[in-house]
Amino acid sequence: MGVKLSPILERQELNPAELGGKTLCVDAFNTIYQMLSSIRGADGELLKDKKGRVTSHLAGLFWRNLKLLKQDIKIIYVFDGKAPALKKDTQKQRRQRREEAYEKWQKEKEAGNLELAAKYAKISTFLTDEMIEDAKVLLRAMGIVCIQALSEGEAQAAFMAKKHGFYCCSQDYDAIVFGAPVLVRNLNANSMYGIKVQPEIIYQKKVLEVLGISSDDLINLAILCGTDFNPKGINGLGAKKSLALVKQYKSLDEIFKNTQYKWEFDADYESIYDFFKNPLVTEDYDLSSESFNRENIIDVLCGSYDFSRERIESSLNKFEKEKVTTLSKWFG
DNA sequence: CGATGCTA
DNA sequence: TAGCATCGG
Repeated sequence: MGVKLSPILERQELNPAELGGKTLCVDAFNTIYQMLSSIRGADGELLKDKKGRVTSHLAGLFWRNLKLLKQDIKIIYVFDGKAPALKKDTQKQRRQRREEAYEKWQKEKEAGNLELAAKYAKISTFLTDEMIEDAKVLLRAMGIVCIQALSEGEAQAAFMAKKHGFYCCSQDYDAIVFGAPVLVRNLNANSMYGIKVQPEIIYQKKVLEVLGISSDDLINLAILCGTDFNPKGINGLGAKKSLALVKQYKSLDEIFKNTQYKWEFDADYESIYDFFKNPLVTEDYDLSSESFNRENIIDVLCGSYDFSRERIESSLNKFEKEKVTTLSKWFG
């Protein structure tokens, strides 16, 4: 969500060191998808083990989480459950886009046009059950909690964030609309191609204050600008006009009755509003973690997925040497 | 993406 | 050794 919404959301620059001691609720699908999209060879091919299982996301998760754990950040990955029926259209469109991109990728690869091939390869990214299960095995070996959402992971993450004071972490803005108090974005400040992407932190309270709206208005605003359930938003409406409308009218119903703007999606807007207002979440989750297990991690990555023992062990050694512990921060 | 290697 | 290139699995 959020191309249109993005420019009006108040945010602050974040120094990741400020997250020490905090717990991050990470949207697992969002993270894994991005890793699968970007961790690829020159021709766009994913990293794979000898058995042909995809390992790109395992590489990404290992080094990303090691970096966060080193800074004494606690991490919880929240996995999507069953996609809501409201999302069916969006999913169908995304699948079609992926399949088209896959064909173009293969075609450009055969033609020897690697750069274009890699571009289409990224777009063709999809997650399989096996990738998800393999990710959980690694995360658990790293002592990271994995939570299974009933429906949208963002909704579950926002619920837990409210309840326990966790921060949500995702590139999408959904968590803020679901009511997460704090959203962290661009935590991975990569400086690829010279463009430094600054980590940022978004406080829901601050967003509402600056825009002068309620959390219910924010749901309406998001729907007008476009969500996963109505991807392109409303024709003719950008962030500014949408904001004016949610301030002038109290419901989407009134907006569509009193203005020329048209609702052009299969899913109806009341259902989308309800989904954000009262999302399907579970209170039956277990936050206890297994401990970070060096031998277990090496077993999983090197024993099972053919990662280089040398690289993994050297990273683990560096991690153990550099880890910021709560104790040393208090006394050292 | 993030680590590692290479170059000036 | 900083900055770019390219491995990695």
